[in-house]
Amino acid sequence: MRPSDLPQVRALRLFDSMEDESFAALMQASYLQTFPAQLDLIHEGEPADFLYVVIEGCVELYASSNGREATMAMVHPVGSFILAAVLKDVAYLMSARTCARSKLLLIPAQNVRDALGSDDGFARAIVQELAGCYRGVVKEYKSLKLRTSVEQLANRLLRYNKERCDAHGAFELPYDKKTLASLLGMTPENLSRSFNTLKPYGVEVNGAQIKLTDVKALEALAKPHPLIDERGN
Amino acid sequence: MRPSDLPQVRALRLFDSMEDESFAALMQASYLQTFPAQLDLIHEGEPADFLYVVIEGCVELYASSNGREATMAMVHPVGSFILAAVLKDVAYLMSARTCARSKLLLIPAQNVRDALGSDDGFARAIVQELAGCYRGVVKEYKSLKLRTSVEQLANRLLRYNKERCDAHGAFELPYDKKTLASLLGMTPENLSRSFNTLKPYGVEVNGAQIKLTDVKALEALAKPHPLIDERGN
DNA sequence: CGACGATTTGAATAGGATCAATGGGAGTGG
DNA sequence: CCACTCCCATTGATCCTATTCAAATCGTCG
Repeated sequence: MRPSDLPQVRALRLFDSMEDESFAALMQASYLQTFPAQLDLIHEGEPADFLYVVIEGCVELYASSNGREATMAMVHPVGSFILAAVLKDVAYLMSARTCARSKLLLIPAQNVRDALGSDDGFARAIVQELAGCYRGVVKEYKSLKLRTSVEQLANRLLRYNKERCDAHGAFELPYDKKTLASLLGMTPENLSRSFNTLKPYGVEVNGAQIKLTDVKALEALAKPHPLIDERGN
Repeated sequence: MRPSDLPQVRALRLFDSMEDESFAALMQASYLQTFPAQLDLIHEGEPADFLYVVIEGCVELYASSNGREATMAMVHPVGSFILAAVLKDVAYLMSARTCARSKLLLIPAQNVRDALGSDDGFARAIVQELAGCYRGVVKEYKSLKLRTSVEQLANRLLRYNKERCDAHGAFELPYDKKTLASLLGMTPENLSRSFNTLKPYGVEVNGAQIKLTDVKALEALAKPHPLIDERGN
């Protein structure tokens, strides 16, 4: 990787408490590479050769079984994926593809494990990252088990509205509706119908542009819960 | 806790690579305690005061939202729960209750975090445990998203059959059917119907006693997948 | 302009949930 | 030892949600 890329990587939470020496060793073995959209990166069942870090762009994690496919998560900058498989030196549980042109950092798995053993600051950061990933999945799992499709969509819209709301009080869906549907555990047709169901609650849809004109009403329906919907912690 | 309990705790994977000194410090602050069945241990949203380790018995992790409740996981000896919340020093995402008389080890959260920083062997064990928990949830999440109720039940029965099959080629359900239903993401009524659906595939049910008389046929229906159904790794 | 993919809409179906009622032990008290 | 009770499990009937299949529409890109 190019020396000019180092500072931005160094600043990532995963690496900022690392010792200079071990960071240098890790980076010397790594690749910072830009991939086009819709490129398959890894496939479930393969041995975990690299730890991936999304620097720019977006990566979709998905899983398949028996002819069906489901989106498991979307990874944005700055997030890692398949950390657990790398640490345990076992096969990936999920597949990954880029959903946009993306700059990714690929760190050889063995080097990650070496650094984990030799650098306490890195070990602590790994633990925090892993614990964060774990809690993220638990939240998704809770949401899927405890909510109907419409409730899931409503809560997701409220979340995006908080995170992305622009000057006009509107926001743009971060993924196409097909992907969003899969992420929420429903079919595209059903997502479309769910949007219609939410129209009386002040959800205005124009393509990917969404405007919430009655957040109170939508919240009354969605009943957002901090232990499911709040990111971080 | 009693000195006589120490060896069995020391033998747990989570502690066996720990230094004597830090293990002693951790245990000196901990409690090994037996709880009756059906006792509420923790509730989601509470701050993470203790790390729990199940030594004997069984603990149900569940979550609630908006009047609904769902079983998230069952923890058996020797497994920990709510490790991530302890490490991040944030609120529990799940509630826990004993489902049988259970012997639990309670380790104060602050001591766990201290030991994590001061004992490399413990840090490595924590990382492995956490990574294992993470992959466990991902598998459950995959199963829920990719399979119908009947398929989930079929795969679960195949798993129990491998793990618990006795001399007569039968096994006993590890939990009552109500709990099993919630764990599989369905209602008790639906579980009952799913068992009926599986009768033509050689699933004989007598109360909690299950006998699989045609594993091939059941596997053909269930299509078990190592990246979902195999425990460990 | 034409083609393709994404989205929406409609109709029919299937899968699961809910409500209600019945059977079946396990435990309790007589 | 036997009734009684309670809770779990099963069954039936109905309702609701979501999936599937089909077709129309929209928008974008050559």
